[in-house]
Amino acid sequence: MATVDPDTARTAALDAAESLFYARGVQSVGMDEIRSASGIPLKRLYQLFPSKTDLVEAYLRRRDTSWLLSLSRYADARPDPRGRVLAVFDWLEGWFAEPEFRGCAFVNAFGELGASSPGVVEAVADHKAAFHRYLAELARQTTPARADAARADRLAAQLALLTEGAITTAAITGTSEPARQAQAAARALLSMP
Amino acid sequence: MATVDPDTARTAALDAAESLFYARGVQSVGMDEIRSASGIPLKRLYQLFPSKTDLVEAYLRRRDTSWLLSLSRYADARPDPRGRVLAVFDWLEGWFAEPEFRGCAFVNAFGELGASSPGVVEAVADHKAAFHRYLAELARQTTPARADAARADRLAAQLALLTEGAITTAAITGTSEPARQAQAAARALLSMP
DNA sequence: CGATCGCGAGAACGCTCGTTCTCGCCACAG
DNA sequence: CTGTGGCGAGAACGAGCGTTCTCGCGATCG
Repeated sequence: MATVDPDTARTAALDAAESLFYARGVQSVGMDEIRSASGIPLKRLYQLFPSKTDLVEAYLRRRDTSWLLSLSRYADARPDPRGRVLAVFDWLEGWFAEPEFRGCAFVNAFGELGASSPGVVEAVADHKAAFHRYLAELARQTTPARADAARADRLAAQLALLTEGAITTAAITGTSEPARQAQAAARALLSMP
Repeated sequence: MATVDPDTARTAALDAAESLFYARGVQSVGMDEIRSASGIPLKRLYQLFPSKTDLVEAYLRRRDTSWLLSLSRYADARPDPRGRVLAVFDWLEGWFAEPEFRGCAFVNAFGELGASSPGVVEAVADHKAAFHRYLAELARQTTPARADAARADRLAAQLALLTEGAITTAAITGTSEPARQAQAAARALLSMP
């Protein structure tokens, strides 16, 4: 019988992995540091995640769902469809202002590990696809004309580019201004037929 | 007297560093691999660049100027101001289609090395600032109203977000479609007053 | 009550990598 | 012709890291 139950240990390990990997990148954080930050012994870490790669992928998958959940909870609260789209950028602005903000965890992992680890590539692609689906759903509700899936998709793709660009630019410049600039652009795109 | 003159050696080293660092990331490429790819002995590499960090920064700085030069040569050839702005996205589309394309070298380096190396952070910030200045110059020429610097800057910031987002998205999805989507959005933004 | 199993703590192993050192060689100065 | 200084090739060193192994302890089961 373990000192703590497997679920608690798994959560503790992923918590430590998330803050360390996100803050400093994957390659510069050793398993030993995750052990000391989480309090989970190395042996147990390797029982839960057979290799560091598995831990990295689990970190990305968990972050995918929690990130999108946090965003959608915020945006879905707005009553009108247009407001829900614009709320995405309000949410971004708050995220950018957090002191731990360091850009998109998925883009960072992709740039760092690149084509060398297919599991990471897949997790990153899945995250971007899920985000795009969410934006398309929001876009579809804005005007009757965009109930047409293709039209909604076209807008969603443009909104996704603005979001992606805002995240990256905010990370590099260290300001949250890109969220407001992206929102202004989104407003312009929304007003187009 | 050296086997090859310092300039040639420096160029060979930077050529090797550029293709290897860009293709696989900074941390997974060792100095020994740069030696064998460039033919420059390790000792000479360390004379030219006292540490790997120096080589990384020199790689980013050289790529900054050549990237912007290539883009501006392409876009500046267009006769009308609006066409110059839209040409940026044509150029992106060609870049995305190259087999070696792997996203923005600066974003990748930033995500990988993060706050740990101030020189890299500075090089990345300088690159983004230079690109923004170039876009602002293009924007200023589009309409008389945007001769006003603040208005041109506002448009340039939005175009920069679209570009950044397109580069990242193209890298992850492996298609050059984001260039066309970004261009469509840019067209819409240009048509706004 | 004694044997056994699973656990935590951390040492150990094998590998990689940034950086430096050694050594033999060639070109040139005196 | 001989001494010297810089060069290339590559060994060497020291640190870090992913992963596994050892050991001692505490609980569990017959």
